[in-house]
Amino acid sequence: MKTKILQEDLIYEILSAVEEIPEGKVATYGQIARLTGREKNARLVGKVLSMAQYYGSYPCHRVVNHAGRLAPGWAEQRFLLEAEGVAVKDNNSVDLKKYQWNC
DNA sequence: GGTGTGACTTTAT
DNA sequence: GATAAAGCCACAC
Repeated sequence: MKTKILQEDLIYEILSAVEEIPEGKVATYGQIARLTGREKNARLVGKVLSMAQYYGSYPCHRVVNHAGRLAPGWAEQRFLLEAEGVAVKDNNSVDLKKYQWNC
């Protein structure tokens, strides 16, 4: 992490937390938000995370919502998760019980 | 500098 | 189990 493309520390922390998610695991937005220091920032994480790709290449595909559902309108996320060994259901959701990141 | 907005979460019905 | 509503906060425009 040397290239400081981000001007906002919040985004930087969010992306850092996302990068800590091990392969084959997923984390919820709320969890990321909690790691960043704000439990209520879950919505921010989602929005900011979407832009995260614009800021740089981050494994935002490992982040899902509390129901384990993937981002709507983002079919590629499913493919990326499956590539890491995460079983994605037909309804674009994952088993949080098995794949949720143990923080 | 104010407004709209969202890839969420939780609680309540 | 599903649906509804409220809360929440920083980013983009």
